[in-house]
Amino acid sequence: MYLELQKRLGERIRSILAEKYNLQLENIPLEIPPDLKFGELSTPIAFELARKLRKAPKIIAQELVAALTGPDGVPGFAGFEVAGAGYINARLDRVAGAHRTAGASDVPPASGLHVLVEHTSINPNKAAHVGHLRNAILGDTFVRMLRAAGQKVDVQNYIDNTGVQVADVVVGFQHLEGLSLKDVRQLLADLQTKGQRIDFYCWDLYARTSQWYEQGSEEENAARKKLRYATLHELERGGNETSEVAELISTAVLRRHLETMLRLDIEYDFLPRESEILHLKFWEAAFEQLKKTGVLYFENEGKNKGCWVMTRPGAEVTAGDLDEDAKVIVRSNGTVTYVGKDIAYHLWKFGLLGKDFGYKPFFTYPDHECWISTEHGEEKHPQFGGAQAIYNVIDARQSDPQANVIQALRGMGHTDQADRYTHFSYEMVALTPRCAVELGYNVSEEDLSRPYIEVSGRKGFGVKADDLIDKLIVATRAEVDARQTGRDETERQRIAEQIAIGALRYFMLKFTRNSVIAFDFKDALSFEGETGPYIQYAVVRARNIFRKAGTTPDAVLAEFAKLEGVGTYLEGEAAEDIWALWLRAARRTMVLEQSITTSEPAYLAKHAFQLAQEFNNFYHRHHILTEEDPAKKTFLLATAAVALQELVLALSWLGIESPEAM
RNA sequence: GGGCGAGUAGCUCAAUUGGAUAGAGCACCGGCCUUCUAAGCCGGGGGUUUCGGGUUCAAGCCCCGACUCGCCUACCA
Repeated sequence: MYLELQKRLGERIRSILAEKYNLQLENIPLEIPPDLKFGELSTPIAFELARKLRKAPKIIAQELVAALTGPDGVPGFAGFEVAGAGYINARLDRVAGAHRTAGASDVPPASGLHVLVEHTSINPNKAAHVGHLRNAILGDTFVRMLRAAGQKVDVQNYIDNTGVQVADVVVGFQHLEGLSLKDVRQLLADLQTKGQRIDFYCWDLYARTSQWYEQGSEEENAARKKLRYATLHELERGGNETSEVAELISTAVLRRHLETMLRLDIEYDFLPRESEILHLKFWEAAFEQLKKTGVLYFENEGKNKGCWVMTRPGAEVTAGDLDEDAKVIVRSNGTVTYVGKDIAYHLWKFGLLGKDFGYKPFFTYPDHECWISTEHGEEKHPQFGGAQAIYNVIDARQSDPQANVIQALRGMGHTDQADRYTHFSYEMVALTPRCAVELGYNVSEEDLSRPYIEVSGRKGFGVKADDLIDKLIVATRAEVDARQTGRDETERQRIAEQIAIGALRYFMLKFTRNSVIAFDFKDALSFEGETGPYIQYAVVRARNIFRKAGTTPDAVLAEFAKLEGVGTYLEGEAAEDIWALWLRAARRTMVLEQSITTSEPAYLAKHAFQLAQEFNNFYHRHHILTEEDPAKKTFLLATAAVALQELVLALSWLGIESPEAM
């Protein structure tokens, strides 16, 4: 409702400005005033025009208000006034607004583009940790938001199965543990029967291997490093025992990652793997294009002599001068860097490479299949790639390489694609020193004085995702057991899981993207105040009202549509808090649009929380079931119905379920 | 050295991207369960938005300078 009225008012002011002052303005700033006493929408446009029109803001505002209040006014608005030194405040027709909010919803703002979102992308050599959770939850929430806005979205999870990280655990299996391919296969089967997690196993082995590289004498360490790179090259080449071990391990760990994410209701459509990017020669195709377009050039001198390099974004280089700072894409030994492979992959994403993956089914969800890349795939498969817009959910530390890929696309003349390439960047999740100590890690004196400590998979330092989820469920289960004595075991467990996931997802979403999360169990395990459970609790309370009243939100809203004299409940001093709740609910599409254009799910999370807050306030102030005036009771029920609807919807966009009870 | 981000209440974070009286949660103090569930509600204290200049009708936000912190910046991947 709000968004529609905002657009309508903007249009109207624009046309008045064109007519009256012959001014063409792109955007009319319209905002929601800090207090309802200033109306429901306002604009400071008069201040902006004061200089241009050489008139006092107040005069301009008065003229605009006169034009707006004209013979027919503006549909949906009750009036306009000048306030302060020149604000124009608009007041809504509350009755019409309420009916609009209770009835049909706004048309979501879809761009109609085919969008590809990539998130999670955990190296398949260890368990997922809290940092990966932030990535996946941000990405999944953004996908839900895009889909809610009517967008067609493919979800990808990129798997670097031939990188040095996987090589390191393979070194661990083969050389630290002395396991053969057969042994590894047996180990996987044993873990399976014992119900143990292979990703947890690898977590420790990876940390041990990383240490091992530095533990020996100088000669030993050199030999170990050599072993590391020999292993890496075997992986890249493929078709040998070492690469088979890697394939086994990385696939098993990947499955575990998908299972972990499924606990949070996070699903994927396609898993492109680096092994196919290598074996299907994506890079070779990209290399030709990069040379042809002059994005890459061969360096004949300086420290990068013998390499194919690329000018960095924003670098000012005069032609012919030596650019020592250039980014190396192909090393002097002929091997390609990670950025090079990434450029090839992104050309594929936009359908510009002229090559495609093979596809085979990999993981089955209740309502769809997740596919994985392979060299020779199935004949019949869905289409991936060839997107018009992409979002890469990758932490802020990778903004440099991401900028390089965009720069390459731009340099190749794919400017539209470069413009629709969004690095959905976010800050890392770190641990508070207290949390690190709590987990039993050795924390240096220096680290103890810092506000947070970066997690490190290499050191095995961090909080594993499954451990955190387990811990959350234990905590919520204790609460549910105490409160829901009448419910059976399975039901209580189900509710506990819903609340635990709600707490976790909200926790990861309530921070804006560029704030570092200093993780602490105390905060993450909190279910009070600004948390997911707080919002879920508001939903449960609203549902209880309808259950006890023996009616449904839909029935109430149908009755409300016919109700006369709604104005008496919406106008006046006493009605302000109720009207504020209706207005908050009416902001849904506005918030969705804002969250999408800014790539900031935190806005939506905040919105859901504020809505819950206002509902709780309303809940305490107005006792519905004991209301004696039937018309007022219908109105109050309708208020609860609207709040309930909006809360459930907003939560679903955040990937948070609304429990039946808690 | 260069690039990016950050510095706001005791703590953790917001602030509709330049708008009206800088807001939430936690913590602390005080009230409210015979009511539609207290995972809740109400009230209270707590701020020179790191510092110094500038731009303008208007600055937490933009510009300049200083200070502090984090990340990135290899022919490793």
